[in-house]
Amino acid sequence: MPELPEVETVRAGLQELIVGRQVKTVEHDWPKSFPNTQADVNNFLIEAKVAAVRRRAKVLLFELSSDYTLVIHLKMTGQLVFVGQATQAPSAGGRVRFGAGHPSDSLVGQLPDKSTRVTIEFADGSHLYFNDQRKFGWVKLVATALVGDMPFMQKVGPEPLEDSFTAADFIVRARRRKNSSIKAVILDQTVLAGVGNIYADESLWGAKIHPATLVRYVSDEQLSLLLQEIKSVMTLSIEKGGSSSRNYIKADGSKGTYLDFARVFRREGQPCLRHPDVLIEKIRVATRGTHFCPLCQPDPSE
DNA sequence: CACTTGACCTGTCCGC
DNA sequence: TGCGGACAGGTCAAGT
Repeated sequence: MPELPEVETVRAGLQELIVGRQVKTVEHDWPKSFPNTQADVNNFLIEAKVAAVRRRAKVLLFELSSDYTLVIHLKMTGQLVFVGQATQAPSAGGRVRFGAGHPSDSLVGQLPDKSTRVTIEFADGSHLYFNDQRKFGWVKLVATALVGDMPFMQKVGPEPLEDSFTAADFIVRARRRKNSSIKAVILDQTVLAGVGNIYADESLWGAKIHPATLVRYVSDEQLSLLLQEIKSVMTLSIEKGGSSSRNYIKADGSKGTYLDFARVFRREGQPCLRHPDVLIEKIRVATRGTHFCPLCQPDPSE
């Protein structure tokens, strides 16, 4: 899915677009994408207003005036796209259609489409579409007071961009995994929140660590550097609006540009940015496609 | 426990 | 052109 920077980009966009809007109707066609009963929808979603749009790890939280929260996980191919009028109507008047004139206009213009799982219509006539080609993602209506009791929320690790999450904390948490590759460790959401396949590869290149290195052979100094890389790569990606390569798009339907700045991800066969005469390779680590430079990230087993 | 594998789904790409 | 298999940004359940 979208990883932390993509989810944060969607959160920031929706914060501007849907806070204060009142839900009028909800349609959903795939029960696993929205498992609540119609009674729950009628009692706690219809006519509720969006009070805030928050994020924890890769999960979005729409806090509602009903004291319920829409908890949303985009997984691999989920999108949330708003189509409608901006909250602050332009003084010049006229309808603002997000995505209009943008390269993604054709996509936004066709919604809903066959990947649309949930459609929320607001009282002002605007719409929020939850699209999900692979149907792994979900939207759940949960009492706000009980969101923290959800199993994922109970076990997920610290937010990497919080200053309170220190290298010392990271080292302790990472070393709970004795016999895993460093890539598997940083993909483990209970160690820290938000790292997925793109930013795992990007940060390991930044820290010059081979992804298959067992964590017990990674020094404290290297782990400390790796956390710095995770933070800097994610911060840069949020500035760029995330990584759009297949399905991910921002809340207004436009694309993020981080992949234009990626150092290794999907760059196999292209030169390493540190060693123009060495080509990035792609292997499989922790069951995931993995990109690295064989010179600056040497395999410790060789 | 810690770790690995399969499952959940659809679509696309690549080789025969 | 068709078909089969591998693969795609994530997580959970079940297995060893």
